[in-house]
Amino acid sequence: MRLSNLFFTTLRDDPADAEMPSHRLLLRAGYVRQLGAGIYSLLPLGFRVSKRVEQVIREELNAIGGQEMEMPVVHPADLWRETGRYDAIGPEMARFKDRGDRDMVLAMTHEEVVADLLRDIVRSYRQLPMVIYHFQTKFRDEPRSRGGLIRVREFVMKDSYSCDRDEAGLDVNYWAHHRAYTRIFERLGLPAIPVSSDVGMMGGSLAHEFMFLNPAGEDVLVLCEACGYAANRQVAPSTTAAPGPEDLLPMEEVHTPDATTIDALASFLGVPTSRTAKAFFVVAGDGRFIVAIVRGDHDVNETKLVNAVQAKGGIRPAQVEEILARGMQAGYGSPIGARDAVVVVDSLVAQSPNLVAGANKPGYHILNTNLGRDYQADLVADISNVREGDACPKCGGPVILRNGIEIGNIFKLGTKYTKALGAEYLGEDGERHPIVMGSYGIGLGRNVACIVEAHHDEKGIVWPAEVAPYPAHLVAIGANKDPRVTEVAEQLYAAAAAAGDARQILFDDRDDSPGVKFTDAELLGMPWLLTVSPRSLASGGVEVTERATGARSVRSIEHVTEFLEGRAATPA
RNA sequence: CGGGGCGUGGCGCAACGGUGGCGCACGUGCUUUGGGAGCACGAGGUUGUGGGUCCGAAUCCCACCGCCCCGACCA
Repeated sequence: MRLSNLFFTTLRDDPADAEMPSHRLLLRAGYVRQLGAGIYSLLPLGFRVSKRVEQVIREELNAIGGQEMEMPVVHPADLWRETGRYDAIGPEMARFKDRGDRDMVLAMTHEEVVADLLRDIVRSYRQLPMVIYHFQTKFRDEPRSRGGLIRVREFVMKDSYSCDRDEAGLDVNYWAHHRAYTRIFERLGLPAIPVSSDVGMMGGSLAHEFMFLNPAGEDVLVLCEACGYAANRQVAPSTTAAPGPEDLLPMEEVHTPDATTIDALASFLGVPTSRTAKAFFVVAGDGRFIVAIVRGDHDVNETKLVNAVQAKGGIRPAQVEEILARGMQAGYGSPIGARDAVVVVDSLVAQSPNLVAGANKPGYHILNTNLGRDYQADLVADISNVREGDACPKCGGPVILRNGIEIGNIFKLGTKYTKALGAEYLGEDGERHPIVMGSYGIGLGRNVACIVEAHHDEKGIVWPAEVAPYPAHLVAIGANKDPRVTEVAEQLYAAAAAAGDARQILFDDRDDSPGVKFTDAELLGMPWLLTVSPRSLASGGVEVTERATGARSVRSIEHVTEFLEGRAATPA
């Protein structure tokens, strides 16, 4: 591709809205353009990268027996009503009516369609197991997009679905995907950490997320450097040791003016925060009022809380009036005297005697409160966040917390969707059984962005060879001084073009100064820069620069041609 | 949805009550070709939209729209 003809432009200045390196560089180098909040076009360069990422995924999924297909973006709402998700999912699903006034949705994912196909096609156990996948656009009307391509509303995702006779079969496919993902991210140049994760809206019994560590990541990971333990904080068990037994002391109300925070309370009373209890008020989507109690030195993990109370439709913070109506007082709250509220007590609180808790009246707390004696719990569960330095649940060593971006996930769905839609097969035993499903996703654009996050320097992008839009970037310098420059450059370009689309290279044939060409070449980030100039010709051929290292050498035209034609791994 | 910020040419910015400029990019010509070249000429804006205040609004006020950041939310 000749740069004089490529649909792109580079920007000298950073776009004001781009903060993450990947966002900044992909915009500046002309790979993507934004159309609206969380909606992007892929320009030819970006599209080529995306296609290369797609090909890596395709190869690895084919290698575990995946069959590629394609499912629609627009679905009849009735299909989603059958699984209950039409009502369960909120405004993030885009809904509209077609001309016949039928309710339609834009696909957020494709479990329903898969299960619908299964009930249509699968009759016998002999047709199982199998894995199908596709690359398809999803639309999720996220409340907030962010970070360039990291979190968008419209995106292409590879999603695969395993279909098995039983749990044992699902287990096999689940781990086959786990291994395939490991290979995919390795080939993409993405250091990925598989972590145990929450099953979220997908439902299911087991899930892993493949995480790319990045400060902009929206998930917090609990990692143990000693033993390799890795989990999303949403599922990492809290391990804080319970204090030793103590005699239960009598409750005593104390005046604690302006002590509306745990820190203020602890310093006012001169006690450690671990001797206090914190009340957290939320309302579940089903209307239940929940008061969650954790120790003052901990925070509530909302995902754990949602799971503990099985809150359909999630939770939202409670309003002050709602808290008062239940006999409690924000800032001085506790379950003591609470009414019409589901009391959820963190396991650690249940084991910590004589805690300071709110008196449910302004300016007062109560010393020596104890679960069971002074208030009752509807539920005792681990609902608190793991903290940096807490004991690893596996080996006991200190854990660290890191932010991560989810670049892939795998879910054991089980029979949730196939049961709802009646996707069954006739088993060897002559009985009907629901098909057992797994679902596995990788977002293409997010992966492209993460590759840039992992592979760039101050000058621009540094594509790993596996995903670079073109293997090399050819620059001709000083053509006016020596006609052989153009001649040789054209010869190299033609040799690459003749070797097929995958070998095609970028050729900067623009009438620009050397500085512009070199700067753009570095910004665009092809693995190899090939410079033809009077100087290079005088020293024997073509100057070859490796983008990643900056290492330069001069190689013969013949040698470089071997690379361009795919007969040598590198031109260096 | 809460908090904050920003909307001025393709990009980055200035002008902050008195007829909208600058840099880069863009077009033409000449010069220039190993690190974002030089000179000359030129094109490009109903200052996000609507209302209001004022003799006069890019500028002040209100509403709306859009975008970004933090939070809420989130396979």
